[in-house]
Amino acid sequence: MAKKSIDKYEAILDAAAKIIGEVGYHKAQISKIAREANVAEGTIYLYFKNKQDLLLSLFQKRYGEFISNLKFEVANAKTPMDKLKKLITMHLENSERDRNFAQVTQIELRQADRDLRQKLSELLKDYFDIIESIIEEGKEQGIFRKDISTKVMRRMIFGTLDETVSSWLLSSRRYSLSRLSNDIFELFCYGLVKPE
Amino acid sequence: MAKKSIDKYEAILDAAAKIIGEVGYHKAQISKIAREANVAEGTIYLYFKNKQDLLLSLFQKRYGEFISNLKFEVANAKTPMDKLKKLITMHLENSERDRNFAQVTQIELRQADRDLRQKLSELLKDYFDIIESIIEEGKEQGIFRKDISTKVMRRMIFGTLDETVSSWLLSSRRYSLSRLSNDIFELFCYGLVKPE
Amino acid sequence: MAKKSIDKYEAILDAAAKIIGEVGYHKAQISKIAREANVAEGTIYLYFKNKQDLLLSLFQKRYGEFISNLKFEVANAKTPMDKLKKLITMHLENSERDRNFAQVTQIELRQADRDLRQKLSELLKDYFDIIESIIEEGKEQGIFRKDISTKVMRRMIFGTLDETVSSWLLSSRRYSLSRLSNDIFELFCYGLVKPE
Amino acid sequence: MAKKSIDKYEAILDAAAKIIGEVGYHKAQISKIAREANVAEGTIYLYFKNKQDLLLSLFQKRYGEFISNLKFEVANAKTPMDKLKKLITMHLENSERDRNFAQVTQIELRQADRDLRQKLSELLKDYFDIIESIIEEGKEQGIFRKDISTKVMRRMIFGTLDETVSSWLLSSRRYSLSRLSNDIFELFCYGLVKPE
DNA sequence: AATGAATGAGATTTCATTCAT
DNA sequence: CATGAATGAAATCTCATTCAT
Repeated sequence: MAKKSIDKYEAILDAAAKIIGEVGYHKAQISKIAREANVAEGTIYLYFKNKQDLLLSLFQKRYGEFISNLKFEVANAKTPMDKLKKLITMHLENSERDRNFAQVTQIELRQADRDLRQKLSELLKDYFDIIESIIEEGKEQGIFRKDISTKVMRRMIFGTLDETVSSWLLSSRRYSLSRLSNDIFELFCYGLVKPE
Repeated sequence: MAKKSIDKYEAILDAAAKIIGEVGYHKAQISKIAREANVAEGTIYLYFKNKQDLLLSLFQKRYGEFISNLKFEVANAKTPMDKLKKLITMHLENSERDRNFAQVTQIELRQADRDLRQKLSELLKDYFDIIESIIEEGKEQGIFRKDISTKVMRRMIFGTLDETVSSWLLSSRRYSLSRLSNDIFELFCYGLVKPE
Repeated sequence: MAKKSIDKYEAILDAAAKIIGEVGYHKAQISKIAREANVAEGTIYLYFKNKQDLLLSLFQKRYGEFISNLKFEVANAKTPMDKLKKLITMHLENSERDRNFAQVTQIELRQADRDLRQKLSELLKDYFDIIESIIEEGKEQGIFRKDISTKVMRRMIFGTLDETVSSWLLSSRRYSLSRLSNDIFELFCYGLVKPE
Repeated sequence: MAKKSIDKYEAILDAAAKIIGEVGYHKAQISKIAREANVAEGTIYLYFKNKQDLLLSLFQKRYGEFISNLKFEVANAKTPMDKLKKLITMHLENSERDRNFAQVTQIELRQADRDLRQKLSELLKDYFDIIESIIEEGKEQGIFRKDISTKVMRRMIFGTLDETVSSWLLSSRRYSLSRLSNDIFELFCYGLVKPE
């Protein structure tokens, strides 16, 4: 086999997600990741520049896939309301399906050093863009209120989803995450106050 | 804590908040905190069991003060709406006033190891209780909708505030945080959808 | 003891000289030097910035002492011929007395990376200056020939002494080094050719 | 060596000389040498036992050629003085012509481990023999003085040439090396002292 | 013969924590 | 109570060498 095996690349990424999910980024030793991936330590450095690059690649790949699925589904939804609904559902379902991904995304990413966090937040920007474009579309169509800035709204949406997933992770996932979609959607659209 | 110089205890906590706020928990060396506090490294271990205990104490103290202020103000507010408004304002104002506090609370806490994070989330529980009791009161008084669980609502409120402060910190605090209170309050109460 | 012990500093330097003398710079592990000095590995980093700094300090100290002795003795010698004689003698005697020093100076220093070697050759410059000033003085007094450049002469003197010590070290020091002073002096002064 | 492609063998040696000349023995990675030689890393181990063997072979080949040329020229020169002159000239000219050779010979060889250096100095022995036989011949013919041992004389000759080349290399070769031959010859024959 | 992906021992350096003074 | 020098475990990354293809 002349080319570096794509299997090994995947194996290392999977192993990293697992170990980081279990013990956190800082405690995730390269040696453990290597063992988990059935690979020698040095091999990891054939595929990734260093530990940080491994984390970055992990996030990039997993988040990248999610974002592109999300884009597709959102584009296919008709109304801004449908799009928002879809986004909430996908965020929660994806987190529920891949626990390691959620763990890394929600919690461990924040362990990174200042500069890594900077790079990571650039990746998040794609997600933010999708959320904001839904909001803008809603505003244009006269469905969403225009008196509140799009950024504030986006932070509510992302912050709520993020916190919801974090809680679920810390609770050891004793309840169904995706079943919350409807309520959260309702809350986003109409707020806490009971309509008369 | 009762014996020993209370000044030193305070000095160390202040130094820790400063250093951690600057470089993050993992990069905050005990030696730097000691130098900042004008204390020998060993002295820190007379007041705190270890580095983790120092962070925990820091959080406990700062968050404790905040929580007790919050309780007081919330108790004094008349309606659930007023209480919610007060909570939002205080959360944002407090974060804006004490940058180190916000930094530690929002971002650095997540760097902690699994068990530390567990302990910290227990401290957060007090905050959650306040939020939830406001919601319950609102529900009882027929102001807030009852068809959505209190926990889901609480996660929206906390998650949104958390994300809002995080964004502000990462943006290098180039805008006024507390000025967002009204919009966030509006959003919480009435949601995204434009009333006709 | 409040101040870092000067004893430890010395002990580490001695240990480094010994270990480097035995196995060479690259194979001289910090851990071995630490064991030899009866010190923990970390302690070495309290006294020296890194391994390279340790070597540099070692050379600086030992060579510095030698140079200052040499300067003193050379200043006290009357004629350029006496000065040259003294220099030869001291070079050989010093190497003979402190085998580790010689080993490090003659052989191991050259192992250094490009930049370290640069720094080291700056230190050697002091030695070169002494040699060249003796030559210049001899030329001025009409004792040494003026038709050959001082640098060429200096290189002969240093190169010969250096090679002589290197040979002696590689021969496992089976003969007396300092006893060669006279012959070398003769050779420097009058050359290979038999006077008629 | 007889079998296998002699081209590859040469290519590897050339590449090794180039890389070692550039970055030194310790920093010369096998992977870089392989790339420079347009060969796979593993291939190097078909031709050489290990890295050390590669260096040894390199030296052997280059020095061997030089030595055999030297022998030829020295045999053709008439007097011991002519022979000495020739040797000086060839040493300097060869170093000047092949910078990599000089670099490896003068400086990088010293980076080798103890046992490698031992082997290398055995190779040098051939060179030493030539020098010493010139000296002996001179002594027999009554041209060179007999009161100084041949070894001491040889060390002066080799040491001076060695140091001269080293200086030139470290000076980034800003002057002509071979033009120094005459002065050095003069110095060897008649010494520093001005004849009256 | 040739390849180059894979290996894994090994070395430096950091830093929370201890303990003799 | 206070100090800060000393400790040493731990973790990343490198690179000569091997070996399956």
